[in-house]
Amino acid sequence: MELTNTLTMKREQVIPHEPGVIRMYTCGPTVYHYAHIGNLRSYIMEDVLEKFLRYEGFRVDRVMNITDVGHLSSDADTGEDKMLAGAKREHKSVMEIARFYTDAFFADCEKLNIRRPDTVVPATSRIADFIQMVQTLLEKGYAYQAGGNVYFDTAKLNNYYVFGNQNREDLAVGVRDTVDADANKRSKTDFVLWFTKSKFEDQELKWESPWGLGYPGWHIECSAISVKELGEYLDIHCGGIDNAFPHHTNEIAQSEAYLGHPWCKYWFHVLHLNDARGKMSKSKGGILTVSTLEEKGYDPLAYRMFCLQSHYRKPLTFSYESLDNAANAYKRLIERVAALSEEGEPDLAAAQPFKEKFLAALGADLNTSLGLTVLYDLLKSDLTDATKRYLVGDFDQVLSLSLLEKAKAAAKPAGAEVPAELAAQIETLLAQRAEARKNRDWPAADAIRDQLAALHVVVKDTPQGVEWHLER
RNA sequence: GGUGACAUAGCCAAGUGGUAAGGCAAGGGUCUGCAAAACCCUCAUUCCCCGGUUCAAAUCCGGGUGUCACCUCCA
Repeated sequence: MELTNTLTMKREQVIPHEPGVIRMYTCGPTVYHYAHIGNLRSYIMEDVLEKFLRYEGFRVDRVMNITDVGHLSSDADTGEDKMLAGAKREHKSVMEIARFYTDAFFADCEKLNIRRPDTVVPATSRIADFIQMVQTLLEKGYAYQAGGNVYFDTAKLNNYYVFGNQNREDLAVGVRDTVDADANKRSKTDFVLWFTKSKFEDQELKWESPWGLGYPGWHIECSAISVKELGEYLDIHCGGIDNAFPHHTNEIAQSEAYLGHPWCKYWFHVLHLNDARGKMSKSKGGILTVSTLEEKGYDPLAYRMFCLQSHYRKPLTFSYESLDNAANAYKRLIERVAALSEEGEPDLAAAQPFKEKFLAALGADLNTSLGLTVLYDLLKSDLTDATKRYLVGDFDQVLSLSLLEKAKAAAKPAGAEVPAELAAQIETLLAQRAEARKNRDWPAADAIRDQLAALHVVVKDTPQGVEWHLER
C-alpha cells in the first residue's frame, strides 16, 4: 500500500524492512485524564491502518506505550507533571490514576472497535531500559549532564529537524515569551533524558540511576520501548500530527544516535479533530469523550463512521450536524445490510472485482472515504444477497463498523429483548389500535401510536400486517 | 516572526491533465386512512480569488486571500 510519509511529505509505497512483516509503533495515551474524541480519531485511523495491512496479508507486530510517568506540562520550572496534577486533582496516588485512566482508555477503544495492540507497555515497567539507553547516549557523546539532569545534545546531529524545513534560528526567534528557558541547556532544542533535580518536591515516582534518584524524560520511553520490542528497524511509527515536533523529532534523534543507523522508515501522522474553536485538547478544556457522545444518544460506532468518511491527512472539524450526518448514514447502512437475505452461498468470483476496488481505495494512502463508497457500490450492485453479505463482512475486517452484528441485532424479532411486562403492554396497545383502525377511528388509532412512540416503539403497517420494533 | 497543511453543493467528502464519485440532509413521486419504512426521481455549467501554461485545468505554474496546526504539554 501507499502512505503519505511525513518524513518526506510524499506518498510512498510501504516496503517493510523484513518482507511480509510490518513493525508498527504507536505513541499511546498519557493516562492522566479521559481520552477525548480527538485523541480517539488518531487511534481509529491507526486501527484501520493496522487492519488494512493485515487484510493485505502482512503480519503486523504492533506496540503501544502507556505514558504513566514524567510527562511534564512544560519543559521549565513552571511546569507540572501531568500525572501528578491528575493525582492531586482526584486525591489519589499516581499509580491509581494511571491504572484508572488506562482502563478507561481501553474501554473507550473497545466501544470504537479499536483493537488493542499485541503489546502494550507502561513506561514505568521499563525504567531500567531507559537508564541503559541514556547511559549509552552519554558514552557515545550525544548527551551531557548539567544541573543534575541529563540532556540530549542536539548540536551533535547534522540534521535535527527532520520534519519540514525549520531551522534553529527561526525557532529561536519564534519562541513564545511565556515559555521559560532552562538555563542548563547548551542549546534551546536540547531536551531532558533523565531528571534528578525534580522541580516537584512531591514527585511520587522516582528511581535510582547512575545520576541519582530521579525519573525519565518524556521522549526516551518511546525510543527504548520500540527498540526493545520491535528491534533496530521500525517500519511505521504512528501518532497525532502535534507529536511530530518535538516528540517524534526527539525520538529520531535519540534512537538513531543510540543505534548508529537510520531507524524508522515511515511516519504516519493523523491530523487533528477541531471544533469551532480550533484544536480540541485536554489542556484547553471543553473536551468531548466517548461517554459524552453516549449520553447524547450516539452509538460510538457512529463516531467511527464519522472518522472513516474523512481522510486522516485532513483536519476534521467536529460539529453535531456532521455527527448526525454520520449517525444517519450509519443507521441506514445497517438497515440495508439487515435487509439482505441470509440464504445461499456467496459467489467469490463475482465478489472479486469489488475486493480489488476496496484494496485499491484503502491502498491509496488509506482512503477510507473511497472505501466506504465501494461498500455502497456493492450494496447497489446486482450481486446476490449472499455475495453482498460476504463482501460486507470482508470489508468490515478493516472498517470495523460491526455491520453484520448490528444488522443481525436489528433483524431480531420484535420483543426479543423486551421485558415481559412491557411486551404485554405493547400487545394490549396494538390490539386497541387494531380495533380502532378496524372502526376507522383514525384519531384514536393515531393517539395509540403516539403512546407506543412514547415507549420507543415504532409501528409499521405493511401489507403483511402490523410490524413493530424498538427504536434504536 | 518562522514552518507546514488545507480550501470542491446546506453538511461530510472523492477526485492528482480529459470535461465534477459517494453519503447525509432537502424537495417531488409511488405506496399508506394518515404516518413510518421501502423504492423511484431531482439537487455544483462549476471546484476560494486573479493571472499563466495547454487542444484540454478542480487538477500544473505564478501571485493573492482565508482557515487550521506546529515552533510550550497535547493524538
